[in-house]
Amino acid sequence: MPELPEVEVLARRLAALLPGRTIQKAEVRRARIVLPASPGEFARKLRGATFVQLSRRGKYLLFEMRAHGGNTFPVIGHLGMTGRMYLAPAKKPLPKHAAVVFHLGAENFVFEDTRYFGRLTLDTSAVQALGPEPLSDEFTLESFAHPLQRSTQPIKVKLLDQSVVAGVGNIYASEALFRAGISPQLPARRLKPAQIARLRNTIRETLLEAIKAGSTVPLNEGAGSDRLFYFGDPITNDFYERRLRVYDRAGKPCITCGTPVKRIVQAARSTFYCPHCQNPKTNRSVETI
DNA sequence: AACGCCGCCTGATCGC
DNA sequence: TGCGATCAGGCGGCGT
Repeated sequence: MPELPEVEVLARRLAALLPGRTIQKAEVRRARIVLPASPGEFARKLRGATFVQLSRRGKYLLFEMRAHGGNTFPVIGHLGMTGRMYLAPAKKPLPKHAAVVFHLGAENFVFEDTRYFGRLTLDTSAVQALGPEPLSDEFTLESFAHPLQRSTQPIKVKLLDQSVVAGVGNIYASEALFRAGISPQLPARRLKPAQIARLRNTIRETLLEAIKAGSTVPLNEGAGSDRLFYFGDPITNDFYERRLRVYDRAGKPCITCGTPVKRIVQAARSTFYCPHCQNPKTNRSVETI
């Protein structure tokens, strides 16, 4: 599922392709994707608009658009669980789950989303509610520690709270906790200062490595060459999985100590961890920092 | 007001 | 073989 690194790679790719291009027609094929606007409102607003710039905030894509009249306005994209965005030849038949299509002339910008959890919307409220950007200077020790110290939730669950830190999802939450040697079940407010500092570092490290790895994936060659986002592709899945140390590795040996990786369910989501390396009773790494 | 839980969606997988 | 049940999960909304 797309988290911050996957969205970052997509944003960079789209930033190289879209600025300067003008939407001749906006086609909304799934009304819920553009909520709270109606399909008609959304299509009218986007028709004749030009892409100015692309960026990312948390797991959101930010499209800066310029209307035909000259004023700029934002469009917010979210990939949900299964969203993809890419350019395809206009003559190519649209996929079954094409949710929104921008007709650009010889090419279409396609937002495809099998499960329709994604969004492409004029509403910026979700972005404004996000916490600090983990790879920026605003993700300070204090900004991270503050919400954790007030929370009784398990740290893994708290990491999924986008107001604590923006962009961490189910995969990288498990990965960052493994790297930090912290139990996912530890109540957030029980983390010691050294653990908070360590976790802040491993969140950054995990996300940065994933971006670096993602950017090495050939995005416009090989099978499914029209796709800009390759999650789910067997070739890159192999590539992707080899980066993951605990996620989806239940029963397999921990890469550090060999203990079988455990899978538990927290807040209705899978968590993977090493019961030895992430056990406060057996792991002394925090004390030795 | 932090927190738990539900609904939204489809496709893959599983059990009978 | 076929079909229904279950699972996957980001996030908004709602109730406590």
